[in-house]
Parts: sequence; C-alpha cells; structure tokens
Amino acid sequence: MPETARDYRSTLNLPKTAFPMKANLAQAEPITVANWESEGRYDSLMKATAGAPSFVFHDGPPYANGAIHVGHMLNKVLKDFIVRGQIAAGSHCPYVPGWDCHGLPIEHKVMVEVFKDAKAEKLATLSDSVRRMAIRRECKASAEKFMGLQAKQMKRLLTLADYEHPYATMQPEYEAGTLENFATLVEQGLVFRQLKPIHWSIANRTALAEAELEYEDREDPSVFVDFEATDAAAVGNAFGAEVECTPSFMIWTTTPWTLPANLAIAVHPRLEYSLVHLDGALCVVASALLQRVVAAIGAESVKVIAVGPGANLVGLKYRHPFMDRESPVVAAEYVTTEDGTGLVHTAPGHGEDDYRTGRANGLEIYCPVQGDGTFDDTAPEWLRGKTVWEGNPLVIESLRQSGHLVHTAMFSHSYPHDWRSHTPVIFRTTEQWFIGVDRPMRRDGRTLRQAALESVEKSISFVPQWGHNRLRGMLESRPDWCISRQRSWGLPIPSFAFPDGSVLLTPASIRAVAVAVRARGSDAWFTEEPAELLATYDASKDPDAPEGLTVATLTKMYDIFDVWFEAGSSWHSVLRQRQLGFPSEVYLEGSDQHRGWFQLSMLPALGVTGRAPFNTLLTHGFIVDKDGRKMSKSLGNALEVEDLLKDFGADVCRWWVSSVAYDGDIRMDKEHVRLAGESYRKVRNTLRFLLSNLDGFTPAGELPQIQPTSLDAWALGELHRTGSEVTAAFRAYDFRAAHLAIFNFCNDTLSSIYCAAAKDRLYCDAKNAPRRRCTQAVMHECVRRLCALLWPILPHTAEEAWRALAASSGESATAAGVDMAAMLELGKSGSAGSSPNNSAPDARWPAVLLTRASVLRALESAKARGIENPLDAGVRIADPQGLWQPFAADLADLFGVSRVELLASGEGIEVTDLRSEPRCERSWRRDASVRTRSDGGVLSDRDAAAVGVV
RNA sequence: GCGCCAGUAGCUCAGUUGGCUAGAGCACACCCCUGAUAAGGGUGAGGUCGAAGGUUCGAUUCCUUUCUGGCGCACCA
Repeated sequence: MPETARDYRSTLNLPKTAFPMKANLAQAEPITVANWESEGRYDSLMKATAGAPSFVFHDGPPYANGAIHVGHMLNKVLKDFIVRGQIAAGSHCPYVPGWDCHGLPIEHKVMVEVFKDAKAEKLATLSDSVRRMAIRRECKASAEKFMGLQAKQMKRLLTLADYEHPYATMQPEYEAGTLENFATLVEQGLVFRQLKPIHWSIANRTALAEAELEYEDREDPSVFVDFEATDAAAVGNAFGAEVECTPSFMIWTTTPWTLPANLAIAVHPRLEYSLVHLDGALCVVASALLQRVVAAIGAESVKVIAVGPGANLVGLKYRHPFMDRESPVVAAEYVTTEDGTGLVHTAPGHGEDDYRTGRANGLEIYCPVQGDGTFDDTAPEWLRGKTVWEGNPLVIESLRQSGHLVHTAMFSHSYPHDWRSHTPVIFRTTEQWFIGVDRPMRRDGRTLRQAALESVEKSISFVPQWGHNRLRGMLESRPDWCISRQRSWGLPIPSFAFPDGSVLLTPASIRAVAVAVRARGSDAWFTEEPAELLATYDASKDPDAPEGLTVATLTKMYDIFDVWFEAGSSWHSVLRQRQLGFPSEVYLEGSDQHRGWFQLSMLPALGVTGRAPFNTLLTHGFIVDKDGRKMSKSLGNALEVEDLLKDFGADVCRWWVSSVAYDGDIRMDKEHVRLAGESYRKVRNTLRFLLSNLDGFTPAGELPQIQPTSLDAWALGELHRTGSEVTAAFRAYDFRAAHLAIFNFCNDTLSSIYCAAAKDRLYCDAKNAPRRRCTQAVMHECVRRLCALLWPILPHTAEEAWRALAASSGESATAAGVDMAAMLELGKSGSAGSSPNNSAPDARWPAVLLTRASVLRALESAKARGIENPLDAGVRIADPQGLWQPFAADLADLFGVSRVELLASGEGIEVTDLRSEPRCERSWRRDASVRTRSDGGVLSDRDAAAVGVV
C-alpha cells in the first residue's frame, strides 16, 4: 500500500452542467420576455393548441390608472396559472387582457394635474362641448399611458396573454358593444329615468362624486322649528292623553333653506317620545333629547304630559309653516338621539336618506332648487330667484314672524365642499338613468333580481364556497342601478331631448348611435350633430319613436355611463364580439368584485342573454401586511411590485403566489417572498443536480425495464403520483396543493432520498454501466416531467431547465427557444396520470422508507460511539421473513451507509462500526470487497472494474 | 351600525361527517459531508388550536357572546 492515497477523482463521472445555481432572475427574465415577444410565443401557443377543446377564460379589466400594485400581481399571476395550466393540460385557452379606461379617477387626476392654474381658467371659458373634448383628449392620453405601463409590468410578471390585441373600454368597437347591450336592456323594459339626489356644486354647475368632495368645517344656522299638528286630538290619542291646545312636532335642522322642500317628519318607531309643555307651548320631542332641547332653547318651564313610542306617531299629520300643504309623520330606522330633537326634518329632494324615506312612503321627490342654486317658481314668492345661501336668513325670518321658530344658533360642523372651488355643495335631486332590478323583462316577465338570484342558486359554482352567500346577500339588498354620471370622460348615454323636454332613447335609436360610435368612437357624440349620429336611424321604422319625430329638432344630452356598466359589458364587447366563446368558464377577481364586476357583469348579461356570463366565480382575498393590516401608502406598509421583481424576480414572486391560500386575507412581507425564494432555490438546485448528472446522456426513446423493488422504480412511481396530484390540483384551482406536491417531490423524494442514494452509482459506476444508465433515464424523465409541471408556475425557470436538458444530450441545443410542442405533449400525457410501460413500484416501498427512518435514527445515536460518518457504518437488519431481501441491492445507498446485511434471525436494527475496515479510495465506501489492486490503489470490486484494474 | 370571511408552533399553512400523545415545510439549535459547495444530508426543540361561556362521555372541529383584522354596504338630519 502506497504512502499517499491515489487520486481517483478524474476517473469519476462528476456532475457537470451549464445550468447555473444562481438564477439571476432579475437580469435573465427580461431577456426571456423579450424572446417570447420577438418569437410570438403567445401566437405560436395558440396555433399549437388550435384544434384542442377550448377553455373560455375572461380577464376582468383593471383600472388604467397608476402602476400595478401587489394586488394586481396576485390577480394576474393567479390568472396566468389558469391560462398556462390549461395550455399545459392540452386545452386551447385564448386570453385577452383588458383595461377599464373611462371614469372619474382618471378625469379627476387630469383635472388636478393637467388643468391647473391658467389652464383651468382657460378651460372654463370654453363652450361645453369644446371643453368636454379638451378634457377627453387628456384623459385618453392618460389611460393609454397607463395601459402601456401596466401591460409592460404584467409582461414582466411572465404572464401569457394577447398583449398585441388587448381590449379597452374606450375602444370604438368595445363602446359599440356596450351600447348594443344597453339597447337590448332598453328593449327588455329595464331602463328608466327618475329623480335622485346627488352632490351638486353650484359654482361648477355639476354633479360631484364622493372623490371630488372635501369636508371642511363650516358654520351654519341651526334652527329648532315647530310644525303644528293638524289634528290635536289624534296627537292626544297617540299619547293616550287629553290635549287642550294644538301640539307641535319640533324639528331641528342645519339647512333651513331645505325647509321649503319639507314633505315629512321622520321618527324612530322604537324610540320614546314625550308630549311636553315647554314654556306654555305643547310639543313633541324625543324623551332622550328633552333635557338637551330644553337647555338649547332655554326653556324655563318644562312639564311632561305623556310619553309613547315613535310608532304611535307615525301617520299623524302636520301643517307646513309657510307652504300650503299638510305632510305626514313617517318612520325611519336611521333616526338617532345624537343631535336635534329626535324628529327629523325630511326633504326627499335634498338628501339621500330623505330620498329613500320619501320613496318608501310614496312622497313626491320635490326639489325647488335649480342648477344655479336659486329657488324656482314653486317656492314661496319671497324665495324665488334667491340662492339657497340667501334663503337661509329669509327662511329663518319667515319662521320667526309666523311664530314657528323656537330657537336658532350658529352650528359648526364638517360639511362637504367642492374640491375645486372650495364652495359648499348641496344635495339636489336631478334626473338620472336607472336599470331597474325589480322590473319584469319583456322576455319572460322575470326581474333581474329574480334571474340573478336564480343563477346564484342553481347555475353558478363558487370557489371558495362562501362567495355564494356573499353574492346572494348583495343581490337581495341591492337598489336599482343608477347608470348615469354627469362627467366628460366616458361613454355617452345616447339620449336626445325634444324641444318640449321629453327624451328619445329607443332600442333603434341607440343601435343607430352604436353604428356611428363603432366607426368613429364615442368622441363622435361630442363633435357631431344629431343628424350625423342618427344617420342610420329611420324613425318611421322605429315602433318606439314618438309620432312625427324630426331629427332636426333633437338636441344631445350629455350624461355618460357609470364605468361599471362598460366593464360589465365585456362579456359581449370582448367574448362575443371576438368570438372567443360565451359564457366564460371562470371569472377570477378579488372579493370586492362581488359588489363590482361580478355582479355588474351578471346583471347586463342576464338582461341581454338571460344567463350569467360565467359558470364559476373564483375569488381571492386582499393582500395585507405581516400583521394582517391593510396595505397602503400612507401607512408605509405597502410593497412595490417593482422592488419585488428587482430583489427576487418574477418566478420567485410567482412561486410565492402559488404557495398562499388565496381565499381570505393574504399576509405578505418581503420576508415571506424571501422564504419563497429559498424554497425556489431548493427546487432549482434539485433540477440542477439532475441535469448535472445527465451530461452527455441521450435517452433511448423509452425507459428501460425497471425492477419494481429498485430505487428507480420507487422514484418513478413518486414522479407519476406527483404528476397526478399537480394536475388534479390545477383542475381544482388549488395551486397551493400543486406547489406543495412539487416542492415535496423535489425536497424529499429527490433531494433527500433519491439523489442522495444515487450519487454513488452516478459518480462511481462505469459510465455505461446499466445500473447508472437506468438511473439516468429515470432522472431524465424526472426533469422532463418537472419542467412540464413547473411551467405554469415558473415559466422562466422551467424553460431554462428544458433548454439545459436538450443541451445535455446534444439535441437541438442550438434552438433558441424551447420545444414547446414536446412540452405540451408531455403535459397532456401527464394529465392522464399515465404510468409508462414500466411496472409500478413494489407495494412494500412505504415500509422500506419507514425502515430507512429507523436506520437514520439509529445512525444518529451511533454518533455517540464515534461513528460520525455514515460511510463508516454498516447496518444489520433482522429479516427472518426475507421481506427486505428483494430490496437488498439498493439498501446501502438508501441508508447512505457502506454496507447492509440482512440477518435470517434476531430482531431490530444494529449499526456496526466499520472504521477498522479498509476504505475504497475511489468511492470512500468500506465495502467488504475493498483490497489493494494491481495499480497499488485500494479499491472495491466495483471501482476496480470501473477503473480497469484487477 | 349591517352583511360575508379569517384568527392552529417565530412564519406560511394541513387538520376528512366532533374521538387515539394536534401535523407538514421554512426559520431555529446541534451534528455530519466537503465529489450538488454562496450547495447537500441527519437529529431535535417548539403549540393551554384568539378569549369566555355552553352542548357532549369527549370540541381545534357544533352553538352563543366577545376581541382582533379584512372585504363590501350604510350613516353623521
């Protein structure tokens, strides 16, 4: 035996691969994206799957405003799992990304950022339609800019979609589709015009949305007013008391100018009210507020006559203090005892609550205030032509003179103001367009609400299940849908006004405008005359047109659609118009869309087609921070997608997405993504190890025959089981289960067990030894299948590995791309859960692995005896029944020890100390065959043969 | 205020129709390997299942209340 051990390193088959350990995703992925784009990857995949059954999947449009945030990332990546999962499973799954482009947030932003200072002043001087077009041009530019930005970011997330032909709600053909839907809804009798109170800016003569309001403190005169009952005795009866004079209902308000429009007093039915003498006057006040009222008005003598519930007051009548009318006391649940008297002045034309109360009680929706803030001719003479702010003191003075004013004082409160002019806004009723949810449809007499509830119950499936209750609850309680907005940036509601103020909006007239819009876009509404817009309209053939209609007398009206109506028409404007199939198999959005896109797509579709536009509603929760709190810029806990991509890469972000339980809130933190990165590296390194042992290996078509009791059979069996699990998980949209199955396969089956056990034969067997070749064949199969399974989740990494695999066997190593067709084929065969022409692994394998666990524990405790390296150990297992005998060939590798002996008698596991036995200089094993060879080296039989010595 | 949902080891999650000492992975500790090496392997510690009541022989699992958080809706006359 020589002094120094021979170096047999060069005689080994050591791992070798170009597949790097470090993924370098942040740099590599943009190149992948560019390659996909230049080679037309989306189109070629569509072509490759052209004949396959279609899976209809429709994208909900994000709002084209700002960069994408982590919520978009979650949503788009989940959608991509579906798209790629379907393609990998052999379906044809076209996917058109879309954007919601119209609406207030963009207009608001343009008004703030573009039309400021001098530009804003100049804008104000323009005529209405010129001004609208100026705003619309800027809005369109903004929407286009953000569509471009978001598309770029979405591509960077490695999502697969028809980015060459996206849809946008502002595209002419999309707009035309929306109008066609609207025409059908009108035809079905669902559209009507009605008064509704809205925030109104007098300064700008426009309706304002919540986003355009700023709440500022303001002082207003508050007044306590007595409304005299018309029937004293009835009031007495309500309280079960005798009354000797006319009682009054005392109300309180901070907007005296709304008193002309008072049409009711609201009381809470279960609140207690008092009939009380206050300084001689008999009035009704909520008992809980009596002390405060007394203090406020400074009453000196207080005498409670009787008390009773508000319910008893309902139906009583009172006389308006200065208008010639009698109005009722009504019940309302929202009445509180926080301020005032517990009797609420109700003007249905001047408040949201009041409006609802008015409608519920059949009151007129009366609004004597005009757009310029002045009273109209229906107001008392002394108010006509005065503004509401001039009206306040006039009303108070009138009340004082007629003796109805009990008390007045200035009251400071937070009040909504116009964000631009900083002037206070008022509530004012205006005519708005509605889609009625309780109106019978011409088609079958059902209402939208009935139809919607029926599909929720019968034909839609929900993932997760609770979406069912949520959507049903919302449908049960939703009011009619107000679809009109008084803005510029949107699709006009194509209604025309006759000189007498009546309105033309018939299915035929809408369809005629749709033709114009399809050709020239919705700008046409602002730039063309009614005659041009209605060029294809023939009133004589329109059964709904009024007699003797002359287009020349019509004027355009300028309401636009609620953007939700546009987004809610996408199933028609995209799926049906582009012939992609209808309905969509799934809609996948955040849980906020039960109120939004889910519901507002469903209603038009039910009205137009009679069915919902989707079969399954898949919802995900919201991303919250690591403490479960909402992410927001102001809290400073928001994560930026750009940062995540830069720090971790898209594949790691996608790997993280696939790992979360997406129903319910999703906690997210950089640390979580970093952890996902760790587990990604595990998968990557496993692939790398496999690839590095396939250098120069060319698979021989089919796998070799494999013994069921061999390690290879077990690994192959696990591979197939994993494949079936992953495919089933994708079918159930349970990406997390797929993620876990893949990870466990890589981490346990391969890295911890199979690869560790296979090292010896891979490195030390002769290059062409059948045992080594067999294991390589199985590993080759593992890489192929893993690539196919990983592709929907980690498209970049899967393709990178696929390329490396091709390179290892020298085949198509020059091809820039991946042989997608082969990968897709593989996905298809995998989905069938096939096991190739090899026999299944032996049924005793689970037991063998349990034994392995026991052996490992025994080896651990043997460390105390100084046997620290498993290759210094041998294992004796009692096997009287000969159970382990068939596995004998692989047991030593499986346990990582030098030698395993099966004993015909005895019991248990014994670890033997082999440190005194010679160690093979090549394989480092203390195999029983190790001895000095002809070259002077100390080798085992196998190694001697591999090196070619005896 | 109303509706829906969630609350299990430091973190991400499993826990079938209530039933054996509540399970994984990561992180952590200790050890091995140095021929997957800015890798790989082994062993181990760690939880009164948000809280309080109740039903039951028995509850993480069913009921009630409550706390915390999320989404949606309403409200401030």
